[in-house]
Amino acid sequence: MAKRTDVLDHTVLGVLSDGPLHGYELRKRLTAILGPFRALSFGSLYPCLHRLTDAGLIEQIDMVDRDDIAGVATRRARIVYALTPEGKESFTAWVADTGPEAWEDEAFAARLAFFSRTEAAVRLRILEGRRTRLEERLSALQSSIDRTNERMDVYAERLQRHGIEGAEREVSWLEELIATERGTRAERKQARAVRKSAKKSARKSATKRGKQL
Amino acid sequence: MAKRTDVLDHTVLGVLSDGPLHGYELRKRLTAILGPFRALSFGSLYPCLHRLTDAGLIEQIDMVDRDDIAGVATRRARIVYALTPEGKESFTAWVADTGPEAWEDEAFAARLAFFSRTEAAVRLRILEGRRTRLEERLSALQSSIDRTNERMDVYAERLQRHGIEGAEREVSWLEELIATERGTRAERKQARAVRKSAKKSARKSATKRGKQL
DNA sequence: CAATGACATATCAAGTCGATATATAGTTTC
DNA sequence: GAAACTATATATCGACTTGATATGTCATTG
Repeated sequence: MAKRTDVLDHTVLGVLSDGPLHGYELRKRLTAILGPFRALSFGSLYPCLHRLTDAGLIEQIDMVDRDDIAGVATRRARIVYALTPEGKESFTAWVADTGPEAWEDEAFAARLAFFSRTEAAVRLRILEGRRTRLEERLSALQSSIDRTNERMDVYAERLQRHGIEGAEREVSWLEELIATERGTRAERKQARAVRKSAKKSARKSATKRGKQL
Repeated sequence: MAKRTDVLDHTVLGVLSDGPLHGYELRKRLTAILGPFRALSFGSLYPCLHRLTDAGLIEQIDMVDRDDIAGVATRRARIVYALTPEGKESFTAWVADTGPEAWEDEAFAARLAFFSRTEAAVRLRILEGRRTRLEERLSALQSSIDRTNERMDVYAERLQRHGIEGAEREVSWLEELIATERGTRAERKQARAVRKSAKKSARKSATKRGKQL
């Protein structure tokens, strides 16, 4: 199945699960979330809102004395949307899904945006699936170079090498994330054990925040 | 002006300037060139070929005893396209254009593919324009972080930092390219001078080919 | 108070993708 | 040797996206 609009639709549901919002404000948050992976125009957003409304996953809510929703002054009459129970359910199910579709660029970025409210086991599965996907891509890149290594243009070669290095960087970033994730779990387990046996729980390392440049 | 199809159109013209080709083979080369930046489907390519034909920039050529064009065995009847003089001219003009539109992702990647046949001065202008564009993007990313630095989600923060590091890497890659470009020019000039004054020309460094992993 | 500009919803033409249809030539398999 | 399969090749369709544009509201400012 997996419709083309799945990622956008569920990202909208996810953002709305923090509370009702109107389209304009919604777009700001969506751009921040999906930004580097996808531009989001109003021509995509408004049809998406209508689509979700038709599907019964969101609904327009009355604006009677609720002018504090987006936190900014009310300009023109805004249409505020809220999740329905069905929408809530649909989002929850999507977040819990760790199938191959969740490793793709957009879907992965979207899920990452909701990671804080995602179960630890699910996080780990998604992270590892993503790594697998990237490794596949990397070896595809590598073998495509091997196949065409005869007289290669200097600039094209530079570009290809640059692309491969980017993919490698992507993988090692993911590995850091995975290590942190495992570390956190290990620390928790250890902390629990320590708490059980004694009083002092030594939480080392924590978040490193390696600020470079 | 700058239509949406400009990059695709001129890339097609550029590939065809190496000799006549049919659609299927054309797509392979286009995918190799634009690959990382854009997927190219037949649903885009064939309309593009019709568009260029209508504009008089390419034309279908007869296949009378020309079965060696794509280098592979002839399967089904293929439609082979060749540049017209107008097409040649259009491509030449596009390559020489170093305006702001040439710094964008797709346009830059496409131009890079034809860099070997691009004048050195034009190459340098494009490279430097591209660096400017990336630096703009980088500072936009940076300031967007500064604006929203209040209570930021851990994962979102990691993703943002990753994005910034990617942009930084992009810039330094470009700077390497620019340095090489300048180095080549300097070396040439030096070599010319040496040739004039004496016999021996010392060409150091050349292409390093740093093969990592 | 008119102009300007930020906010906000909406639509459209042009173009893109992924799937699918159609066709043909070579390759394998029985 | 013919049926089945695979690779090549052109083409089109529906669903979707983008960038431009239209339209309207409200607040500020000269």
